[in-house]
Amino acid sequence: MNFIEELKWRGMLHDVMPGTEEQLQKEMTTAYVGIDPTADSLHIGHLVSVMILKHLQYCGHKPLALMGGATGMVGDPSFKAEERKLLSKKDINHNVACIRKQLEKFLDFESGENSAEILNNYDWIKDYLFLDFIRDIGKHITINYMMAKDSVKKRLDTGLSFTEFSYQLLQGFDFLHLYETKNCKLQMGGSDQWGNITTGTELIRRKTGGEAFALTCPLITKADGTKFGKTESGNIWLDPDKTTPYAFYQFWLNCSDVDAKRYIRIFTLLPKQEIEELEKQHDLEPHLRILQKTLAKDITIRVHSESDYEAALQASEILFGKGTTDMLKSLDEKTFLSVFEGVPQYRIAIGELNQGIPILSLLTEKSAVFPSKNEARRSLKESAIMINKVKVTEESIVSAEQLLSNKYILLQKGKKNYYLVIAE
RNA sequence: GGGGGGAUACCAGAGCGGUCAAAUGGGGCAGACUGUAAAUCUGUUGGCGAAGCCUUCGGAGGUUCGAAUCCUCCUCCCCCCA
Repeated sequence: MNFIEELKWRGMLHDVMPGTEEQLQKEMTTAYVGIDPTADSLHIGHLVSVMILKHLQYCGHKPLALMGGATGMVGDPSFKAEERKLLSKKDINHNVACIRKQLEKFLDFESGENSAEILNNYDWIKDYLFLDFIRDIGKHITINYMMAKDSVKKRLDTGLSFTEFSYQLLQGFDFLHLYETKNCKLQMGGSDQWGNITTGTELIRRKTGGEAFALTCPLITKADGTKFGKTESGNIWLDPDKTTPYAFYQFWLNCSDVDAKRYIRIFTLLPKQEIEELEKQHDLEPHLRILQKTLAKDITIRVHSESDYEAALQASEILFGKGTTDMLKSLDEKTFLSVFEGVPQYRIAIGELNQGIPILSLLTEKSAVFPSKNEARRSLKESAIMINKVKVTEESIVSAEQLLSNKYILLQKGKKNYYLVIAE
């Protein structure tokens, strides 16, 4: 399988340095992407890089994931409006350890010659002397060259510190180091990384006379122009503690048609023919959302698990299908809890419930569904509030009779917001 | 150093003595439609309440029956000239 061709039809190829394809055809090639450990979990934005590595490995080459334990301490200025705040060593180490675990799920570390590897640039940068750096590395690259980069130019008006300015050189040094120690000849990344990557290939050429290559993929966008990978509630993380498998599944399911066609190519490993077939079906019956469902299923299973997917699917059917009180009642406690895992929970005393709690009080004082009674009143008037899937009015009193499994009350605000009240 | 303009609710931005809890737009939330989409339309968007009351217009004072609006001082932002 041809790696470049594979990326091309998947819409994952933005720019590639001349000679890269020849290099890949010539021999098994080691290539890497860098991942900045800015948080203790990957989010779906990172998934693109991971998928590139995965395809690379599929095509018989050797993928390296480089954790930016050192570069993460500096901060990449590329196309960012403002200087980033620096992370502490301790945070970064923690983040690196967490992300490492996640990466291990995606790549094959036991495939012999082309086994994946995870490296941390802190390991070779931490003891490298500044003096050596400016003599051995800095000597080969001119300021003029560095300043000509778009990523730097854009920041000259607003200012960027020497720290951030140095970033590309540090990243270039990584590439050089991997070239020399791992025979790594290709660096890949998002299109915003082109400048940083080419500093690396340039450094390799000038310092060793060797040849290295660059390949970038387009930044993932959304058809409506908003930022990919974010919802109102923030990033979509791979860590199930940060983003529940249910929310994760829902994110993909809710993609627009245009986006789904692109995402299914990027984020699944389905072959071209199968994807085209799915698209055909989708266009015939768009309301069935075959693309979104396939996409969401595939990614959820790979990132989480088959059973997480089943649970998310079941939850979705109950929450968005024609869920009724009877359906809720029919669930056993374990299933019920798994459906509403990750939904905000509030605990109240069973005694209070026996006396009956006015709905207004339940929504504000007993829980944090609304910050004020006025807001709660408003929503009640708009009949946006449901208890156990039944609409309620401002006068409603909630009592123990409404408990599901003798323990739970399901509050709902609008179509999508659920809250669980637990009586104990 | 000199001169000028400004700070209003989540954001932008009107208001320039009472009728201002504060126009309008964006955003948010909800409803209708739909495919849990997009677009569109509708309602709503300080707090407590039945009426009504309470706290808000950078901060602190003052004038007035009454201040987002006038005066004084303070803090911060922007522009022009040197």
